[in-house]
Amino acid sequence: MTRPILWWVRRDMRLRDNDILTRAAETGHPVIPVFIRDGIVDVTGAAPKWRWGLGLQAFEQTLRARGSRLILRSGEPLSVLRNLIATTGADAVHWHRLYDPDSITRDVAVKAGLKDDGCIAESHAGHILFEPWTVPTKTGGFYKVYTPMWRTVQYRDVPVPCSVPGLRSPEVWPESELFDDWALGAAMRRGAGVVEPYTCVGEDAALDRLDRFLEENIGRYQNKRDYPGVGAGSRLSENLTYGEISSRRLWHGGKRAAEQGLPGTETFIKQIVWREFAYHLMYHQPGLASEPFRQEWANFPWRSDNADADAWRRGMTGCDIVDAAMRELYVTGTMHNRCRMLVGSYLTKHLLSHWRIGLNWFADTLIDWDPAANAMGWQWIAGCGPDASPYFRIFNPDTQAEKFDGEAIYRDLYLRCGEDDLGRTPATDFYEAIPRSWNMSAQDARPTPLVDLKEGRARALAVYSTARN
DNA sequence: TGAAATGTTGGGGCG
DNA sequence: ACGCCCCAACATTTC
Repeated sequence: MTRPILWWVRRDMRLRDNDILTRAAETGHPVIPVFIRDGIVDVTGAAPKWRWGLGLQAFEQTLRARGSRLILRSGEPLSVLRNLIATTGADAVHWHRLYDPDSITRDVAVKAGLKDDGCIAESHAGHILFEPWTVPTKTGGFYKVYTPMWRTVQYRDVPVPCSVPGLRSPEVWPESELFDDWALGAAMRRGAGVVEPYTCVGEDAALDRLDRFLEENIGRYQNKRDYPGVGAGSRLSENLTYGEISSRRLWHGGKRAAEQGLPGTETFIKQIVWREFAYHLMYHQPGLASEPFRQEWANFPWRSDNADADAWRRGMTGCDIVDAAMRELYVTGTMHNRCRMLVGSYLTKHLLSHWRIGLNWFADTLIDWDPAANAMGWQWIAGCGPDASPYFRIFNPDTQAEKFDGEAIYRDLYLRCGEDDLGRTPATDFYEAIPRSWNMSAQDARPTPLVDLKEGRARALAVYSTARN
């Protein structure tokens, strides 16, 4: 009997385009998929942790339908894996690489420990398109500006996604903890039931989502994706972050659409490469989520957490599109990409509050939270990041709303419980989702604006000017 | 993947 | 016909 291998499942809850499973099928090894609830899972924000749990449940079903299982264990990964190796007779552990500093630290230690034991421990590419060390600049560094990186990788070959391999089961399954005991959604202060209708969970659902996007929406992606009232986005970030679909599949989906002559495909692929850019930055600059990327911003006098920032979190700034976006976030667990920029600009410029306040709120509330993309995005909008907009590039939210939500469809949807383009209204959800003390029902008067947009802009520029000198 | 201020140009109304 | 002013439209600069 061939000894089984352990597949340490993390952000790769899929069977397709899975190098670990493909290889196991080729070599005939039984596979034991195991998910470990460790410190990194525990400190994950409320919404992403809850969503991770939904993904785990769905993935467990997928595996069972193929005669396999998902073994759940809690604890320190190295001891958990050692224990499983001892009880299953496995002689190898495989996982897909992650690139945030905490995961790297953990994985390096696990690999060293397993190798000390004489066990095979292998990490594999799969979460991103290009390994961060394979895209150097001419001078051997890493790209700090998006466009040159895009030009470098634009025509590179990306492995074609492989289909579902056969899955061999071990003779005996190790014991598993019970998912319900984990309570991964316990920290969701808003009812999980509020956000759940907006989720799209699991590998099959993600593939459907991609197919639908490629068939119906990619043609208008380039022109419509900036309009938050128009559902022209792919919404695949939610699945991508948990690996329910691979970035390779998105890449090739886009390339195929391009071959069919559909417009807008490059814009779509470029978005995938933005994610890639973020991962490379975080790999090469592990402090991306905590320290300003550019040293000269180290002493910028951002305000620490404050009442204005709290109003921002609650969608009570008095600025319509900002509040609409913050409510969208709270109720649906996602936010339109352009609005992420708008609320980020508003928090860091008009409210002069630290970008980490925003970073942390997003990390706690987004179901598509991604450690690298979130960190890069916040540094970008705050002005202290790589390839950043200069600090003085301050969005005027009203102008932006006029430009990208001219009919106020988006603002009406989330502020006044209007209807979206399918005639759905989130009114009921609001009552359930938003604490009454937040005074955010449709009947409540809009709050007085925290700052006059013109004054806020002037104030931000003044602080910037002082800090620079 | 800004916004606002400032500068330039050119057409039309009008004395 | 001409110069002047106004001002929209566009371009450039500055923050």
